[in-house]
Amino acid sequence: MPYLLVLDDPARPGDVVLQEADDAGQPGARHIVGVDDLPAAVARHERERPRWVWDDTARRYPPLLTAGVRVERCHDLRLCHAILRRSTLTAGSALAQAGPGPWDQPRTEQPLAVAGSLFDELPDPATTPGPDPAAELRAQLDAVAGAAAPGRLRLLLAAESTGALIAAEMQHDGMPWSAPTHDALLTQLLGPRPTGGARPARLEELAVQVRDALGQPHVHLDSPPELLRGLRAAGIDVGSTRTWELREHDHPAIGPLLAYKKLARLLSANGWAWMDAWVRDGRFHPDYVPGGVVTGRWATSGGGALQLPAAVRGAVRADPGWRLVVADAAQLEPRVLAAMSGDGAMAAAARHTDLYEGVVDAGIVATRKDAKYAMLGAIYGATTGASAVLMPRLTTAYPRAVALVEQAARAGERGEQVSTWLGRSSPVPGEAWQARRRAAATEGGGSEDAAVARRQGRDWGRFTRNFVVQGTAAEWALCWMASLRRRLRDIPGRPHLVFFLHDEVMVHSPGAVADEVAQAVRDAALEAGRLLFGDTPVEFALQVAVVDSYDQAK
DNA sequence: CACATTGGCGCC
DNA sequence: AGGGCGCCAATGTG
Repeated sequence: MPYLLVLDDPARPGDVVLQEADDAGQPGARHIVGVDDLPAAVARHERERPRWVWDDTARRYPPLLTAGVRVERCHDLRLCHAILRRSTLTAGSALAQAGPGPWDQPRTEQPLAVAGSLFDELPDPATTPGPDPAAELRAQLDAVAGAAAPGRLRLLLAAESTGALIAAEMQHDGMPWSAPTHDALLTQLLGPRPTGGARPARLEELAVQVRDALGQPHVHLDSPPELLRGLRAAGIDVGSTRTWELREHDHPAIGPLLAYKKLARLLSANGWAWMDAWVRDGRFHPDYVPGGVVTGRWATSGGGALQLPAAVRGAVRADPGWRLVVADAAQLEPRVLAAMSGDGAMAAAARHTDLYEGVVDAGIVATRKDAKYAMLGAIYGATTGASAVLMPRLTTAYPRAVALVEQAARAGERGEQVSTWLGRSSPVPGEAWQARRRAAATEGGGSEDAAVARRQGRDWGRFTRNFVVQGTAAEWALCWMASLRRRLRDIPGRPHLVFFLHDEVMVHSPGAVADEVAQAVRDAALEAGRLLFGDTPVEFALQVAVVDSYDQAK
């Protein structure tokens, strides 16, 4: 019984059908379960280690977690559908060729409501034909079986689905967050928490200094247009109120203004209001959105977990007797590029714990900074500045790696799709993009429209160039995290993942097993490299720290 | 009034 | 520099 589908029972709303299915998705035994008995039934079947198949992990899994039930494996039909619909590897499948359907809808907003609550006005599932998960599973398995590289797609779908489980588990468990420490940090930087709508004391002081220096007692610093007029009226010749532009001017208002902007940002993004909204019972519960970015990276839809500023990381504190194991992959994207392209010279540089130092040691560029700029320029598609100047050296030293990203860029400029290592493909450019390109091609190259078309072509080329690397790095990271999750289950004391950020993970671990967790993190990185790239010579170096609070890492 | 867009900036 | 995001306040639009 490889698959166990979780279906709403059309005959009895509120009941759930657990439908067994074989490798090809062909149905077997059915078990009908009342919604209240579902967690116990899932726990019972979990002993047989099925792959749970359901429409949407974000909807099905949270109630199970609340009931204390966890599952090892799942197949998230909605996430996998999105991958298979777009992948060029499955373009010939029935699934890809059908018109848009219910499985193309975005994630549902809320976890599954309890029966008989708010949603009585929704269409009755007994009378409206809903999406059929069993049929969808078969269509997905067919599409994979008929694909050019089924093994890669299977790994991608498993990693994506495990990511969805992890996202739900991390949201459920939360990240250990000390509200008192956070409050102390804010108080130190901004002054005590004001009551009512007042501005914190430090911010008010700075605002007064800025207005005095500008000679404008009433200018409103939070309005960019008004501030811009104020700056220009004071003789500061800026075109915008951007920090980097302000820094180029020497005027008594600039210092306090930069300080004001920094603190105002902290207050609005991660101040007391944020703490009230997102931290409860000593845990930060962000809303992760697996697959929320076209490249396969995760997004968040609340709490801003993907942009926790350095200034508040001290508030992330392990519970007494616990530690935080914080690990990030060093220069992940260049390493991924080296592995994808099979570039032996770049793989040699990657044997250095710091890949950029490896590039310097090989005599390609003079300094670590140059190596970093050149490498990021290759991956992002730099066209100007120091990065573009360094590109020829990189092309000579690492021809296969550079050729891979250049090919991705050229394909994008032609409007073609590109794909990650495991087979996630980029979107097709929009109709307006195509139309501009066709128009420019027919009217010749000299017109203004043709220039616009060329520029949009290069823009899309930069996107596809980055897509193949960023997307493959996201796949490596998902495999890393999935492998780590499995290893954590074998370590006593329930160490658990509490944070994930593109190339970084955090585990909340009992102090006694923290070193064991750190080793599991390293072993998982090795396994991720093997899962994706087989016996590649590229090493995926990690920085691992066992700390009491997040600001102590790095 | 609600909603969408923009400027600016945080993260990788 | 250059790719990918989300969030806030202010501002623009229906």
